[in-house]
Amino acid sequence: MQQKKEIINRLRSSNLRPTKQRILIAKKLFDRKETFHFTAESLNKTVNKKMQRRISLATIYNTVEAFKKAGHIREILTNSSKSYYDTNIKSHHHFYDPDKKKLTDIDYQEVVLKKIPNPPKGKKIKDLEVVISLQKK
Amino acid sequence: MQQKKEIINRLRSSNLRPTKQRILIAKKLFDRKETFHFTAESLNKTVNKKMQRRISLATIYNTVEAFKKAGHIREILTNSSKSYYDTNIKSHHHFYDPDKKKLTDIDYQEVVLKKIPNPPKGKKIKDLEVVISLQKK
DNA sequence: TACTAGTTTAGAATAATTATAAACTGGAAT
DNA sequence: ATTCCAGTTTATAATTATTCTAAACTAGTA
Repeated sequence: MQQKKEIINRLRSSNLRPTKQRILIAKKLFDRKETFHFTAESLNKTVNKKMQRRISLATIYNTVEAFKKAGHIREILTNSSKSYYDTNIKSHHHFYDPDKKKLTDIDYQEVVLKKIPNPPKGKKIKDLEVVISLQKK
Repeated sequence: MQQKKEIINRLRSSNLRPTKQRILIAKKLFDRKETFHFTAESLNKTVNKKMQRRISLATIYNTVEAFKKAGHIREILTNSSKSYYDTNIKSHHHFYDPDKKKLTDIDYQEVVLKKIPNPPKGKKIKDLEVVISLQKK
């Protein structure tokens, strides 16, 4: 179990004031073994399940955006209408099942690239993501 | 220049009645040398520029969906809030510039994969897409 | 020429997200 | 401790992208 102090430090170190709401959301997101895929909507449900005082949806959005900017989570490429996020910020890849709208991590070493193109002038590569879309056999 | 007949045949062969609107949209999309990236909104602008009779936005959406289902266009993975489409239906990859919200094709042979994972049971791979996100150097 | 299923259309409805502005709070200064 | 205020949260309104609805239209067959 991640200590509250660790979470507070993580927040402080990225210039995020450690409010009750942020600490609670950070716990839900980061205090787990497996990496976690979520949308604003699903996080809202998770966080507000059996809670006395609820965190507003606006705060969920604000916090997700703040955590994304700070690099604690990353947004995943899909062609769903919702934004999907991942607590695994290391470069890795996904299966996407459009039927179930489910993402699954692909272990980094499961994809090996032999050749990638040079970025256009004045630009560098920020991220490289492989998405393998699935369908029924 | 692609002949009107060709376009009509293409529509018919995918069970799409060749209406005035679909023919006009198909011309805009397919009667060009380079492949074309667009959103519903941008296509709407393109199609309705200096037109006497305009095509409604609903028809743009309907037609894009119909063309996508028929496999004449494909949807591109991004994390933009809009859906991006590509007239290049061959498997290929993209640079994405989040600043300009611009996609650029990457030639298929510019990306070489050495190893990809097996799909989960009961599923097969529908599509594999590499997106390289860019940032300023 | 008439008919009908498929299509188009304007506008309403919905879904996801962002903006607004008033109330609240963490933490520095007193 | 108390005051203070910038940063944060909140409910709600606004916006954006997309889908739905149902009436009017049309391609193509009879």
